[in-house]
Amino acid sequence: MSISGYLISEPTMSSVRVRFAPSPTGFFHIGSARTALFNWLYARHTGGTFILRIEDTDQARNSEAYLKLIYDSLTWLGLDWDEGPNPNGVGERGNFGPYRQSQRAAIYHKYKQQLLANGRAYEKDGAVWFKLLGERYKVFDDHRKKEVEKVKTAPVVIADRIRGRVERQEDEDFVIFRSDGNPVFHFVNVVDDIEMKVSHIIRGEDHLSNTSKHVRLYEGIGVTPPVFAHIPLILKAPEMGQGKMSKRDKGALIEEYQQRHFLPEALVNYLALLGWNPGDDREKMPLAEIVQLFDLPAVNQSNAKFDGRKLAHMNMVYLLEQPAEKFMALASEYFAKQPNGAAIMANEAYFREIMLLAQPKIKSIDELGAYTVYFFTDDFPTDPKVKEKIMAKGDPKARLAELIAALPAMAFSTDAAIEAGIKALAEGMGLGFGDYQAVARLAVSGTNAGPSITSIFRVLGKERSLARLQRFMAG
RNA sequence: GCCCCUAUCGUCUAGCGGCUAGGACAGCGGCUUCUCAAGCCGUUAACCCGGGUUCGAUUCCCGGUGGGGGCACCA
Repeated sequence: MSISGYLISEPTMSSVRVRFAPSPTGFFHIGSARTALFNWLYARHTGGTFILRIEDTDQARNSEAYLKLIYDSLTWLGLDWDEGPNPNGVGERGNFGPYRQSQRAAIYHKYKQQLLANGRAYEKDGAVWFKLLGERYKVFDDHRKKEVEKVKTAPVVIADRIRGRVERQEDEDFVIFRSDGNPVFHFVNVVDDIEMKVSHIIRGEDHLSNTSKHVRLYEGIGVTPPVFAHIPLILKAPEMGQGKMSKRDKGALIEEYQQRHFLPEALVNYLALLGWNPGDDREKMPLAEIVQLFDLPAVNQSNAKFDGRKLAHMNMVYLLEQPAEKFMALASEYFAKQPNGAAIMANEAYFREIMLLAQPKIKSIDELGAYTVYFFTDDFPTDPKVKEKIMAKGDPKARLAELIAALPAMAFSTDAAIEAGIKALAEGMGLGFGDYQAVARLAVSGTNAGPSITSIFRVLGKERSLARLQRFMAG
């Protein structure tokens, strides 16, 4: 039963059981997130069950910190799981546990014994090998530069929900238990999927070549394989080089977006569109709509390159529509982490006013600090390029002097009043509002980007504005 | 080297035998305007190549080429 409420197409609980099976050996990256998402979407779309299984058999590389990162990242993305360890890491839920492979040794041992007993496995060099059925012959392997024993077998036919029919030859016995007594990935993966009654295996295309091994394992154990669905991989952005995206690439880690206060719903929306589409031009969609429309056959077969700019755009679109209260919460969360955040947020009304002025202008929350500095300190930076440009046009010093002379008598209560004041001054001089705007903005904010100059003046107040104009005039 | 997957603008993609090949991001131009964004309008830009099949191929088939992945006592 879903705990997130997306039970759309199936009135009753379906038999679909999917799993996301990460190993806690590294940072949680974009590719993992999308695999998790597609599994989650399929579970919610069908009213099935989404299982989180932790593949932590690699003691050397495992870490509790990475384990926590898996829970936190999935939770942040909103991908809740029905079975698996609890999100806080304490205890677990579901009737097919334990959900951490490190605790399932007895189960693997049992299956190993079964294969040994029915002749589908044998021991050699201290390891346990899975035995293929067929005529044996020896051949020299160019790649591994040694002689290997091959087996003439019937080809494995994989009916893939995304790829269609895929045929592959599996012609070599392979290890299922290492000589150190530990089972290998292929084996535990298959055993767990059998034990957990997984109905659909949705995973990256990098596993497609492994699938023939897995199918043979299912056959050897005497179980019908589940449905496979191999999703395309996420490749590096063109400027990042070639190949599939790795944790080393810029923008590859979920943690980064979390730290930059991206909206998880924007990231999820973007990720859903990487390899899937609703069949029409819709792009920005509420999650419920994606859940409703998502299906396996609609998933693309070719790899997709990651585009951080489109993600940023998606984030902006979501940011734009956030209600004021939500935006304030995000802004507060962000500033709380900044070194001078407490001081910045000290005056609540002042802080709020500035944040809401910035909301429609920024692409992501982490731009807020730089975008609003000059509201919180007189010691703000000035963009030299912008300064050069503005000072080169017309006679900005003269305009500034006129503005300084006029300001004391100007009404400062509202944007409209300030606008009227500056316009009156401009008209008197036979000039336009724009002749004063640029230099005033530069003097008061150090840049050419920001809210309207009237809003800046009003929020800063007459005294502070005037002081900055004078300081700039002097400097 | 062997095996598998794949191929439409720079990028994400729509297309499922006949279309002026559509949308989005990015780019460019304009409108708006006090700047910067946003918004609106416009615009540059694609069917990898060669054979078939067909009255007709971006679409179906085959072969190349390009891209990706896999070939362990890693996961």
